[in-house]
Amino acid sequence: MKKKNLTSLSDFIDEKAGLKGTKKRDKYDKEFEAFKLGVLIQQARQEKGMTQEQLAELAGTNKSYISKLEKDLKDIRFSTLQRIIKDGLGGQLHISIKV
Amino acid sequence: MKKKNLTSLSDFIDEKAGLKGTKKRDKYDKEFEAFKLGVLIQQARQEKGMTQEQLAELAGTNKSYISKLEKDLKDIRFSTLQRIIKDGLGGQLHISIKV
DNA sequence: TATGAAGTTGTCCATTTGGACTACTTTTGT
DNA sequence: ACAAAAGTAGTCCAAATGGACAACTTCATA
Repeated sequence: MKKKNLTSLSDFIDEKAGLKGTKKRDKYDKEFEAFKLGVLIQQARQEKGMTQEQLAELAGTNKSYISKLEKDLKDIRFSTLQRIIKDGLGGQLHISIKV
Repeated sequence: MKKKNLTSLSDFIDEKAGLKGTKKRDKYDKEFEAFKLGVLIQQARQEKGMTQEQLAELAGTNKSYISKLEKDLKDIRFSTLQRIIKDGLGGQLHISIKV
């Protein structure tokens, strides 16, 4: 039986994207992670006052890819992310794992 | 002219892998980053006292892939990394960008 | 409100990832 | 030293990434 009174964000997401473990929900979660990554890149780019085209040039790609990365992207290779941050933004990518 | 008395790690890497900007060196740098990632995963796995096979099972892959990830890997997708850490290790991947 | 800059969207396709499987080597425990 | 467990290495290939380009929309500023 369906809950009617949603009380939390996770309830809302369960409602909209399906429950955890389903294929639909996995896809949703994955895309949400990629989306957050895109936002990070966009913020860093804007802080540096660069256009997508300038960033693309330095990172060895093109502005359409940067646009997709910032708002559309499903997934990205580690090396591509690394290259955009290092060569493109002149920054550093920090990765850590918490267990 | 070639330096003979190497004083730093970066000199050593220049010597062994070629100078920055060359294609050979870029490949080296890329693989080194992936290698560091592999070490992170391996450490986390060992801390949890898991075998490659157990980790693989939970992460929805197989032990040969985990082995390659830990010692061999050239590149990895963000979603794959995420899945191995979250589903496999029950941990969290933290990403940040310093500019 | 017109013009150019910035950003978005779509398609094409060569290259790469990674899951599945098998066989082999190394390590561990008795 | 033997057997089992753990890890490494290789191949196959469906599916995904991402570079290139063109066409389109939105935004800024004069």
